[in-house]
Amino acid sequence: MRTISHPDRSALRLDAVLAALSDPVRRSIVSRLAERADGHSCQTFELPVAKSTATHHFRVLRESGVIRQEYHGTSIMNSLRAGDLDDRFPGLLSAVLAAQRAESAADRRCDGAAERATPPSADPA
Amino acid sequence: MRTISHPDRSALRLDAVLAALSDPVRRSIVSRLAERADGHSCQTFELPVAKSTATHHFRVLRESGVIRQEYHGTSIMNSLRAGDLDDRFPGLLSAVLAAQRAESAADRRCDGAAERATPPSADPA
DNA sequence: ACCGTACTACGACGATCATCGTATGATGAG
DNA sequence: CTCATCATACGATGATCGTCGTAGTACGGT
Repeated sequence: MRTISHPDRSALRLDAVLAALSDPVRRSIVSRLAERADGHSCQTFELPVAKSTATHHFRVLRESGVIRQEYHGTSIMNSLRAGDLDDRFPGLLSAVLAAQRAESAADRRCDGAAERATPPSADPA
Repeated sequence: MRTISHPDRSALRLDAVLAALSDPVRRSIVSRLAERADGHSCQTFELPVAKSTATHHFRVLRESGVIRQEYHGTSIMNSLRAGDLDDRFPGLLSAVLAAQRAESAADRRCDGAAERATPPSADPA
């Protein structure tokens, strides 16, 4: 059985957590992990990067203590360490998740508005 | 009169804000700015980096929308854009600030405990 | 035993970042 | 006007990061 090492709850570093959450790909992973609490294999995330890059991002998230990874056969169950994070940094994770949702929504509105506002022949390039 | 450009409140990007806050030097600036609401010149921060590096950090904070900078004679008044940030990303700034305080406190406790636990002749080197 | 699947390890690459020293611009004081 | 002060601009440098492809490991199914 393969086991993976995780930082202890008390070893979580704000530096590492913020750095982990500052990447959009990783934030997208975290967002999707927050939507449904049960674990997900790395496969179920359709990320816009190569497989090895995805592995890298999952590792950064795990080593910073944001997610937990456990083997289930050949695949890995990923889950958010929401409790541990909220214990050490209360409100931080939920604030980031909320901000992420807010920004996505705003961007979608903005894109739509921009499209509607674009003159018929306009090509910004 | 020199003026400095700031991103509009609606132009704040979560990516940029989190990246700005993921650096310890910048987080230390933000923390001290949050303690006392009135503006401070860059000088009053005794940062462990060279002057040009400090300028760089202030710029990152300004361009990401975390702080506001305004000239007052030759010096610059720095202030936190707490309102704008809280409008776009509610609770994010305060969560980061609280986390920063919590971690600093925990680290101080930890260091003290480590020192007390160090054997009399121990020299880690 | 064999093969396919799920993920990792490793090395490489270009990009970005934090850092610095020095030179420069702007402002207020003498 | 001249000078000191505050901050910036401009390279330069070493470190880290995100990305990738390829090769490898572990596990389950046939």
